[in-house]
Amino acid sequence: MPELPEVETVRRGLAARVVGRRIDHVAVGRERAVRRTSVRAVVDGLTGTTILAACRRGKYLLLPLDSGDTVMIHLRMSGQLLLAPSGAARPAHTHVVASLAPTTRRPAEELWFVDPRTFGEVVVFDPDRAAVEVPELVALGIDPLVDGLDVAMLTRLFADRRTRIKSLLLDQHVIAGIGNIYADEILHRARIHPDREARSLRRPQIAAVHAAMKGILEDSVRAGGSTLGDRQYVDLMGAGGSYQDDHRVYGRAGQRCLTCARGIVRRTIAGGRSTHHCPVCQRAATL
DNA sequence: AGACAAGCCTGTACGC
DNA sequence: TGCGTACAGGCTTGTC
Repeated sequence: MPELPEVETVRRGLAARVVGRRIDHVAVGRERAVRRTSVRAVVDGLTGTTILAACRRGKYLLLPLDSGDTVMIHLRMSGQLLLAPSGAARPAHTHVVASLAPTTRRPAEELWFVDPRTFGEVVVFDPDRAAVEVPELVALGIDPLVDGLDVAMLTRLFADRRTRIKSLLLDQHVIAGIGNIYADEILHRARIHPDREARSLRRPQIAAVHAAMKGILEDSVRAGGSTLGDRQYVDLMGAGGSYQDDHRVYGRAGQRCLTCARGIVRRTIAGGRSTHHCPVCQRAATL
């Protein structure tokens, strides 16, 4: 599933190959992909514009256009952005196609938004109206990489929060970009039990969460993100990442902890989210 | 056939 | 009263 490192990998692909290019044609094959506004709004909002930059906040991709509007793309669970030669055969569930005019350095190409489960979406909005058109963007918490999250900020975010630390890491209004995979990996590296109340963490533990968060997210970006067996996440060129090979708890239920050799436990918490932890490295004794 | 996985929103219930 | 929190349900569909 695309979380911060995967979205960042896609962003880098866009920055290298798509920024600066003009969109000369747009087709929307499935209305649900543009449900926030309309087919017309997305087609008209993109056609004839040039993409000025590729930015990211949490799991949201943001592409400012020379028209003054910005494109917001969220991949949710199964969304992909793929760059392909003009006229290439499109995979099933290709919902939006933006044709990119050729440049002196690149041929005519197409940017595809592919999304089998259609939870993802594409929105073209006026940044001056962001609070109305994309309120979740305005309500987004701190991005650990973009905003330079430090221990003091994390301490403030955890203060007085009675929620379990894992739920807090998943709360996009608090910290933006962490999903189920990285929440489990971060807590294992920090040696914190997922059920710990956030407000109960002491300074060394907050520092450990901070270090694990930065370290794991940066390591994963360097590895091109995590591509699981379902290959739901691939980068702009269709290539998988390799950070799944470095997972120490996620998807390893019943296997041995790579740190202490004890068996990894999988349970479900709030909303049926699967949670993996090592009962030795992440002792519950001080819950 | 039916359960399941995912991110995120909404609605409801409860406790501080 | 109101807020923070937990949890269920909904959205969707390929895979087990």
